[in-house]
Amino acid sequence: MARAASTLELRQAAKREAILRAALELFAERSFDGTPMPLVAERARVGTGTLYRYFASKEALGNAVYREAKAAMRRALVESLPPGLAPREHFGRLWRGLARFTVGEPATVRFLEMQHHEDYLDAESRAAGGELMESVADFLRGAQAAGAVRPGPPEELIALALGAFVGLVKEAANGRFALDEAAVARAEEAVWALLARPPEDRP
Amino acid sequence: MARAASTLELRQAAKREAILRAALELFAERSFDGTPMPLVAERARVGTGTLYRYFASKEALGNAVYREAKAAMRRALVESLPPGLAPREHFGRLWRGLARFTVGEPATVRFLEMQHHEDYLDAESRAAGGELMESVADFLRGAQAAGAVRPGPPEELIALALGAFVGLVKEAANGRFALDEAAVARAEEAVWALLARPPEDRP
Amino acid sequence: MARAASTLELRQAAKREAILRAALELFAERSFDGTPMPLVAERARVGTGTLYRYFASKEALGNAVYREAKAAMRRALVESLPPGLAPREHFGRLWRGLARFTVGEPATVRFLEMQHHEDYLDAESRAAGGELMESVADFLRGAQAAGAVRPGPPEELIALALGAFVGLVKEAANGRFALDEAAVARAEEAVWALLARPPEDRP
Amino acid sequence: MARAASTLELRQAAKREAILRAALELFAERSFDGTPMPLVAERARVGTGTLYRYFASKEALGNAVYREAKAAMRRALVESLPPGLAPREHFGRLWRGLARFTVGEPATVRFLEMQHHEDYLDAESRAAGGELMESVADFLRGAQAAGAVRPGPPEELIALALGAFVGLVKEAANGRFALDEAAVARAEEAVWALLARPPEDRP
DNA sequence: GATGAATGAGCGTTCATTCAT
DNA sequence: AATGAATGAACGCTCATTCAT
Repeated sequence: MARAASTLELRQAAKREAILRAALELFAERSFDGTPMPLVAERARVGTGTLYRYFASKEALGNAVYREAKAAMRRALVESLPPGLAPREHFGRLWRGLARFTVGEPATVRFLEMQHHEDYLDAESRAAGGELMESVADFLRGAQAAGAVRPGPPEELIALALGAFVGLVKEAANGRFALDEAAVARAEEAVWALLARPPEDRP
Repeated sequence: MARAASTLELRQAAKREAILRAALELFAERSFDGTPMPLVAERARVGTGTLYRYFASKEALGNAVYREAKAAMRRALVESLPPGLAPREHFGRLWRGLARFTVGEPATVRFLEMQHHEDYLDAESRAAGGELMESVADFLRGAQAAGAVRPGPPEELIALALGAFVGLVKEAANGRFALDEAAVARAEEAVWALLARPPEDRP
Repeated sequence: MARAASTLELRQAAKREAILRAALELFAERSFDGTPMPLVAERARVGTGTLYRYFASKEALGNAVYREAKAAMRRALVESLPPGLAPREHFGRLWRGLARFTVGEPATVRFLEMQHHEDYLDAESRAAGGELMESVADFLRGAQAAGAVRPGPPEELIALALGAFVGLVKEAANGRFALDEAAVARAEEAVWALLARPPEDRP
Repeated sequence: MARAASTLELRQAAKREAILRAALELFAERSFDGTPMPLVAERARVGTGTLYRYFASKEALGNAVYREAKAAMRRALVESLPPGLAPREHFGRLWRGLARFTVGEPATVRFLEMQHHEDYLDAESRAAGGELMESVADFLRGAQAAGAVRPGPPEELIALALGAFVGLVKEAANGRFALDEAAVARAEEAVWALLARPPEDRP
């Protein structure tokens, strides 16, 4: 049985969270390269040296932020998914879960969308999020077998659909249009059309 | 009658090109912030000081790279577009033009996809490429009027479709799958379904 | 009641002093423009980066050095001045105070004599030392009213007398002659003759 | 017998003069360290490389400017001096010659007043102007023998008197007062009092 | 002889990281 | 365990000097 966490351990966990949160926000706002460690410390309300008690280096902090972000996104999507849904509804839950997550955690989404994670990500981080990808791919394979989704490598379909979502969010952030519920719903329809097996192919 | 370019002018133009090329590649590989000017100089095979004879600052170089990239992309897409095409074929040309350009100029596409351009772009650069966006929006409006494309703000549709393309390219670059002609063709079909007016809405 | 200064605060104050001292000496030896910041750091026995923890920029350091120098000179002159002195003795105290200060702090005097302070001084620094000038001008006005000093704008007389002092110090520094007590005394007599109301004008 | 100067030699002499003039003005305005060679070239209307055909280095140019400036000042003072003048009038000619030269050639005077010539002057330049100093010292010795000038090392008196002049010019340049003819005349009286043998010492 | 494009050493400054307190 | 003062390598950029034209 797990030993109860001591007060100290709790305080340390909270401090670790504060650092991760500060880093996530700043990396999302100003990029990884553009964020000095002392600024992370200030936002997290800890001393600069303290950062290095929790993370071995800026790179290690970047990796931890990345993995946390991936995990948070996975949780958000998985939670919205009761088992046994029809493909269209399964997709709808994923899409709306993504939208809800984006509204609630814009920094996380913005951070994950960013390029140049490769510069500092290690192999383990790169693998992170793979299981979400895999579970979505499984869903797609099932839906393809059921004739609900167009044929082709599921990875390609995921890339297209997720890319469409990211494009929507990015342009909305640029102020080109508002990301309100109606827009999210319109986009859901459109992206489902991208995924769905074309009617003319159906028997 | 235009004076013939002197040897010096030719060499200077070539040097300017070499610098822009080197900067584009490095910015695409390592991001703007992550690329030291001396590295640009080395890749362009010029002295560090020489960079500053052609571009007033790193920021100015970044803006020039961005504008060149936008212009190159516009040229690639516009060239593939004879007038008077049917919507499906018009879209097909754009999509395949984009794919061809991506294969031929991966650094340019990767660079343009990147975030955090805002940190160094000036107003003129920000406006660059707007006309391409506008002409695609015009195409979509026409196609919507003709009943070929689903209703809704064209900017949202562009964001979704272009996002899908970017997602495809990005994941292909991550090695998840190959971006061969078949994949491009499959994706073209899928994204056209995203854009097209759903059959069930048609009279 | 003032809190006692901690060890750290004392060390920091000492470090700040060391930087100001090193900068003063180097600026006096080689001019502001001619002194690289790493050289200041080396002379002050701190790392280059440490300079920027105490002064925001080279310009800020230059201003601080200037203001300290002006203040030190003012202190040296004011201290030598009990109130109620006769004009001749008042001048003598100023002159000998200046001489003593020059011998004790040659770098400070040499630095203040330098040109091209304007290039980096801010408005506040420019104003520094004005009160010393003003108090000497007041003394001269009083002495003129008492018939002890020749008529004319006090600023001109100050410029001449202080210029004479500076000329003396500069040529002595060039090795043309020694600035011993006898020379200072001879010069005091001569410069008083410059200031004093000519005997033939006296009733 | 000297060969007549060829057209080329004349053009070169003119170019040399233009460079020296440009350098003098810029060094006076912005200091030696603060003046880039390309700026000298631009002001002299020659190519940057051309500077190095006339002067081996920036340092060599600085030395040449300095020597020219010293020589110009010597010429201005010597020309105002017919032989056989009484001490008071001899001094008056020197003083007014200095004032006239300052008005006509402010850049030269400002340049010569500047500190930190030592950083680049060679031995020969340092010696330049010594003969003027020597001739003034001779005048003073004669005037001392005649009982017109106060006793003491002539070098000290020169340092005081010249320093007073420089102080006057410097403060006038700072805008503290105008350097008009009346001010110059007042200062002449005052500085003569500095030099003159005090009346009470006279038999 | 004259040029100015090219160079790289060296500038002022920042920031990831260390370590004495 | 926590801190933040201290550091120096590395940044963007300048400029004295060279050399192909």
